[in-house]
Formats: sequence, structure tokens, C-alpha cells
Amino acid sequence: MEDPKHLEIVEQLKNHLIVSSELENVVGLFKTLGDVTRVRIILALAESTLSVTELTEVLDLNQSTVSHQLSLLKQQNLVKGTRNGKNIHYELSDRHIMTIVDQVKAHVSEH
Amino acid sequence: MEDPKHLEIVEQLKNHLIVSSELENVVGLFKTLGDVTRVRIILALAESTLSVTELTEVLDLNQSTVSHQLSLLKQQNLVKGTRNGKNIHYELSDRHIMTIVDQVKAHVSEH
DNA sequence: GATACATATTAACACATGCACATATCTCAA
DNA sequence: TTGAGATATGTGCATGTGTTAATATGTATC
Repeated sequence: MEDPKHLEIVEQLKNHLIVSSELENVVGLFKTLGDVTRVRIILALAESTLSVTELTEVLDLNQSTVSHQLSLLKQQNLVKGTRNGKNIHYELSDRHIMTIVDQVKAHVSEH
Repeated sequence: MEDPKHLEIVEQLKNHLIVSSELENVVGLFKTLGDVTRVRIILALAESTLSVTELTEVLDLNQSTVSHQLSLLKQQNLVKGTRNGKNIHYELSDRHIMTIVDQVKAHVSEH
């Protein structure tokens, strides 16, 4: 490639490769969404608020597995829980999340 | 939770937990986007078509690392390469990808 | 063909990650 | 306070994943 314009762009990119904390956050979110169990939890919560026990039954998982994954999802602000007596009702933090999932679904189905 | 409607929903979800291959694909895409190196490659390619060597320089990575990650990105149809003499010019497969990344960026910056 | 450059692949290693068991913590009811 | 149910946490294990060096393959020029 001998295009001088291109060379210039490449030079600029070299200085511009900021490993921002934002990048870490973005990657962190993708990483969290990159697990079947966690996405299944999200898809379930997209349909209804559920307690840990209900999630355990619905998804046929260990209670500790569900609890563990929920804590990771909470860290990424993907879900939030509200205690209600002995139970904790979990729900999606916001609708934004489903938009992201749907977007990816769309991309996948195109290929 | 004693709401009968809720119980019904939970029952329905139990049968409805299809581990579709689509789910695998969606998760696969998220998994691929869940790595700093790969996202940096995508962000670089979002600004300009680049060869493997250029990516190596711009991102300050090993050639084999770039090559390896590019092959994973190719598998997920996130990037495509076109040979041009000795070089291979890599670019994003479609603009859809940046939409997804931007969406996640937006979500991240909200929290 | 020989050489040099660009890219891909293989193997090995260190490291991260998901899961499950056991156990701890929390909450309510009696 | 005691007991039972719900949720969270710590630990160990098996598996997966990113990186690198070394090597192989491909491509153009001489």
C-alpha cells in the first residue's frame, strides 16, 4: 500500500491507541455476556422477574451457580435484585440490555 | 410470591428454555467481543482498512497474536480480508458491528 | 529457482473461568 | 432464640483461552 493518505492514517492510529478504562468496561460487559448460562438468565429475566430459586428451577442449574452468575451480572449493572422477605426478586437493570442482545441476534441471523 | 399469574409464567418458562443453536451463536459473538485485543483490532479497523503488519505496528502486538485473533474474528464474520499482493487488507465485515460496540459503550457510560 | 517479505499455523505455557460441594449469612416465623 | 428456607461465599477441580516462539505457507521480485 503506497497511498500516502493511508500511511498518514496508520501513523495517527499509532498514537491514538489509548487503552482507556472505557475499553476495559466495554470488554468487561461483552465478557459477561459471553456465557451461555448468563445469557439464559438474562433471557429468562427478560420475560419475568424471578427469584434465585425460580431461576434455579427454570434453568435447571445449581443454586450456587445461579447465585454466582447473578453476582457477576450485578457487577456489570445488567441485573438488579430487590429483597422481598426471604426472596430476592431479580430483574434486568434496564431495557437497554435486551436491545444489545437483539442487535447481536440480528447480526448472527444475517450470517 | 403468591401471585398465581407469576407462578404460571414460571411454569411456562421451564418448558421454554430451549438451548437453541442460535443461543450458542449469540454467546459466541459476545465471547469473541470479550477480549481487549480483539476489540482494539475492531476499533482500529473501524477507522481504516489495515494489513496484518500495520495492525501489528499500530497496536504494538506480536504478528502471530494479530494473525491468530484475526482468524477468530473472521470465524465470527466480524472482519474480512482481501489479499492485495503480499499483503492482506482487513476490514470490518459490516457496519453493524460498530453499532453493537457503540450500543455497549452507551450502556457502559450510563453507569 | 532463490530470496525477501507477509501471513498463517503449531505447540507449549501461564492464566482465567465456570461449576459444584460445603458452608456461611440472612430473613422470617414460631 | 431456634429452626427452616433463601441466598451468598469460599475452595478445589477441570477446562478453556491468550500469548509467544518457532516454523510453515504463500506471494512477488530478481
